Amino acid sequence: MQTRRYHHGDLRAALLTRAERTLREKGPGALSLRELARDLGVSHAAPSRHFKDKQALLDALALAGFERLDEALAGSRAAGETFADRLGGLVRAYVDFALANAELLDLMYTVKHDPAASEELITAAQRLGAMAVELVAEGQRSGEVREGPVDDIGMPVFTTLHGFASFAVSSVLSAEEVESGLDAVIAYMVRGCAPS
Amino acid sequence: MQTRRYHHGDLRAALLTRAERTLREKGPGALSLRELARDLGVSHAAPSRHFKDKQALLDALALAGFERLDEALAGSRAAGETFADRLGGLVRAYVDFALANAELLDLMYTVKHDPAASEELITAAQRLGAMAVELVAEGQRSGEVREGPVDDIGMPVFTTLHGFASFAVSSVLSAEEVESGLDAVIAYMVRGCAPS
DNA sequence: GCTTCAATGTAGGCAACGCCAACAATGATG
DNA sequence: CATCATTGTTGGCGTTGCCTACATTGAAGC
Repeated sequence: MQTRRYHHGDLRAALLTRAERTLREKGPGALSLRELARDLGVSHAAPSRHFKDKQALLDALALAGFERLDEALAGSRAAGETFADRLGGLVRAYVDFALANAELLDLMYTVKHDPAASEELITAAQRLGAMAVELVAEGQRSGEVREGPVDDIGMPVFTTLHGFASFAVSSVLSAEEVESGLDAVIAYMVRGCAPS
Repeated sequence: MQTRRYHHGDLRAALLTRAERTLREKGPGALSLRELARDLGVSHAAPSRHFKDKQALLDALALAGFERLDEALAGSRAAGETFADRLGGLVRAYVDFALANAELLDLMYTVKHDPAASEELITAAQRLGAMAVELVAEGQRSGEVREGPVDDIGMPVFTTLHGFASFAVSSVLSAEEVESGLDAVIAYMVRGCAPS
């Protein structure tokens, strides 16, 4: 039985996967590089070969979160006929991701990242914002959204989207309030976009 | 010279003050109970008389943050003639607080609080939300805001408010984008509230 | 096929931390 | 003035993040 090779194979990916699981199950405070190493059956210093820092691992985790969220939102965007439907789909996808990955979303938007990694993370977040902006631009072309600088509408829309998800994650809104408030938020967003 | 008494006087408050300063200056990761104690010239176990946990101190810090934000928002609410003006004032006050207390705001809405303290914190956050709702209710009475369940309008408004501040804090929006985007966000919020 | 060498994992150690238990000083209450 | 809960101190334990020195591996060049 070859239970353990000297080289793990893909320790970096294994660390990220396991870290996300620990994050989800035991919270961000319980994340320890040494415990991660123990769980994966490697020595306590092995993780340092792949992440120079604990913070570097957190940054990588956050970045992976943005990529997953990006996919989830891109997938949702195709569906829907009207602008309102498509916007609704976007909101639901974002909120679903938030509820399913609360601690991760918290990590993604947290303030304490390395300045170096921060740049990447900010870019990733802005890519999300760009999706909202593009949706708004489509709406403008089809006449369902008022004229004007697209950022002046897209940015507030993205802002509302994120704020709602953030409240859902931090329990400011209960699960029922999230469910029942979704339609109100979407309606409000549509009004904020509508032509006068 | 009576440089040091055995009893500090108000160690609890001193810990909170100093902790907030450290949070602001060196980030949340640098917050250590032992260092706090050293800074205040007190033994490393003294803080435990006032906060059973490191988390308990963080919770208290967050709660104090909500109280300060509450005051700031309440103070801003008087000013302004029209609904749009008053809403604008609220948004600016929230954003100003966010920019001046980025790490603290992050802490306030973070997910990892004690369930016990969480309840208090959630209540505090909802008190903020109630202010937005009340503003909307006033707007309804004066006819500047559309009819309908006040929560269906107030909650989205508060959501946008928080989302914008959150983006400002996490650098998704640069300082310039925040400044230049403020008016667009306010205009969008007003449209979302306006009667049809 | 051997050597070389960068990549990857290991072993040990250090200082700092959070937390705990046992003890000491203080000041309010009787 | 005695009592005693409150508040602070001392010392210690286990864990952590990080560092340095060393070991194993697999791939590249001869």
